[in-house]
Amino acid sequence: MRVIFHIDLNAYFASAAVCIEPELAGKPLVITRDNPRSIITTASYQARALGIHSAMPLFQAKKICPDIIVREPDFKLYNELSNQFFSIVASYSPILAVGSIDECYVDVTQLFKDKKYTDPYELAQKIQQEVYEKLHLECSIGISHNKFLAKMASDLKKPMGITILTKKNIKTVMWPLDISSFYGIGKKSQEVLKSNNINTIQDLANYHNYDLLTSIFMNRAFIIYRQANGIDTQPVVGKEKLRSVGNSTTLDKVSNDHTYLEDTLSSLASHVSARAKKRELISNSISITIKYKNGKTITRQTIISRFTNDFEDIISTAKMLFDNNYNGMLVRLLGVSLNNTIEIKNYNQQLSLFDHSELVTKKDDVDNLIEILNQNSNSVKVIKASQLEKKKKDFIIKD
DNA sequence: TCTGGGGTCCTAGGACCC
DNA sequence: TCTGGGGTCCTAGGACCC
Repeated sequence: MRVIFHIDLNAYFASAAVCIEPELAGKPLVITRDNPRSIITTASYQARALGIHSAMPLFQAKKICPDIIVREPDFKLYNELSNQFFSIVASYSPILAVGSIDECYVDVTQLFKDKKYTDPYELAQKIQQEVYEKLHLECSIGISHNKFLAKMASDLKKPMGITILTKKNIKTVMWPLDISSFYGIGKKSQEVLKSNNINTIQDLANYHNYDLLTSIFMNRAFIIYRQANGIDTQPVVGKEKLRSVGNSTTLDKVSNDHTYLEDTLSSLASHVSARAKKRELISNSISITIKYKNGKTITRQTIISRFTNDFEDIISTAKMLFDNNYNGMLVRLLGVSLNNTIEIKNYNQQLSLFDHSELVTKKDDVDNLIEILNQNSNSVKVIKASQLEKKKKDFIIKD
């Protein structure tokens, strides 16, 4: 049997703010941009005690607590701290999967096989203490024999909780929970489940109408049914690199002013370009999002002829998409995104599949690299030898 | 004051190829 | 006259999570 921990940093953004401003400790604090339409990203536990929670509009929180402290998000800090957090956890076991910026799974089975530890609870306490001492961050740990139960467990006791879910205790600990606390079941699915009298996880676990579950969850129906019964075989594996890099913004004021909207697109494109460059990601798929005043949202995507993270490429494509699709109505939000991104260094690996030395001539390497790979827009695939010859030829003729 | 901004994954349907 | 069936790629939209 495996031993898997799910570790979750508590009120992470708020706690990180306290790390750099210790005088905020113990005070009601929320993280968000301080403007009228903001909604709260994270609330400190003192703020939560007043009834303030994430996703609550800031103005409501200010109604409850007029002198609530507001700090803007600082993703540079969050990334630094969370990398340190992951390093600490990984020093116990390398089988670690990052779940998001503030949570990870770690498979610690081997530590018990090797008799380095005998009690999972003690190990969890040790990790918790180390994270707290080194980073001044509190975390909750869920312990179980699979990822799903570990994740459900870490949610049960916060902050600084440790919760064990076993085959035996899920019936008394997890099954009574409302279906809304089931990881992976959101608002829409809940509505349908509840209208069919499935209100708790137990109801779901004991439900036998597979047709209904399939109509709600489609492919996931069997997985979710098994998870409700405590069964989950997913291995703890690291995630691939980022698949998309995007930025969006809610406009200060709804607008249909073409110049203003295009300026906003420019600023978004420049952010996206900078972030993609920093992470050394490129893509040939670019999309825009337009959310109109009436709430209607459209996304429009296109594939361009070169892999890029260059500002000019992104903005010209975004503007083209915008011009071709904008209906002239008032706009609330705009977004620009690079999709299906790949790492530049993987492009290099791809290149090594064939000898490209003859192709790299005058232009600098990166340009050539990108140019050559553009001949094969789906870089993940292994190119067949015959196609390769053809692509090579195409390129040489072009050059 | 009246719901942000970063993502992932999945599905349906159309175009296209052989 | 009439139009299979398998497969891939692409787009748009939506559910969900933090």
